Amino acid sequence: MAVNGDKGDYICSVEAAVNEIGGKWKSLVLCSLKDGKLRFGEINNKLPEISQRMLTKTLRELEKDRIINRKVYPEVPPRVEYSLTAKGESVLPILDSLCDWGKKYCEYNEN
Amino acid sequence: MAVNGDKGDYICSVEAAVNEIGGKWKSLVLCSLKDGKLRFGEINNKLPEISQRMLTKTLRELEKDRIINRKVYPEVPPRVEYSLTAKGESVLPILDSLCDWGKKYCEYNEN
DNA sequence: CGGTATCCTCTCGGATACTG
DNA sequence: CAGTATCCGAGAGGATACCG
Repeated sequence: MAVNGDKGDYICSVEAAVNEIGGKWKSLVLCSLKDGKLRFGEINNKLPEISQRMLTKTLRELEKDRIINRKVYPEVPPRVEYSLTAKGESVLPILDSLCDWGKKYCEYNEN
Repeated sequence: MAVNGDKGDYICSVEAAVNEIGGKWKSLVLCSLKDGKLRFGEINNKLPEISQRMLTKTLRELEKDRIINRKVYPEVPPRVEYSLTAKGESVLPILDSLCDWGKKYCEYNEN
């Protein structure tokens, strides 16, 4: 989509990956699910800065791309659990690399 | 910044990394520089879809975070060369992983 | 509890024109 | 050549209220 020619495939694949797991919240939501399934509210607790609206939207997009599973339990009050699919598990090494890189090269302490 | 407690460092580091190399264009610009220094126009040729405005902005941000170097030659017409710093080189393995992941899991061919 | 719906603001990002 | 400047629309994303 972005470019043709010799190095095009490389760039296109990176672009495709960024489309699916890039953006402000997707990687963080995936991080929060790395240790197992979580309920909507539990994800929100791990990511207090995300709004309900954006969390819903992010989860829907990840679900659409089959990176996470959404399981609804027909109970009252309702219970919904999110978990990584195999595809989702496969991004964890990339998130680990990002974490290591961030720790080593970024200053993100209070300014 | 995002969260406190046990897993907070992990998420914060990922967040910091995404802030520096995330977004629509940064990873693609870094990809284009992976084989060595390029001029402004050469990067634009490799990424025909990026506008001059966004390329300039992206390059400035990467420069600010010391991920790329900007070298200006005092010539007419002007010549400016961009290259990866050591920090920038250190993200290439992550981009490789992203590329592999995208190739394996994403469909980005013409829909 | 796990969402929608609505409103609002702000940034992203494209298009175009201009410049040293 | 390598940008700036300006304008504009679309979407990101927050705040709040409401719902089954």
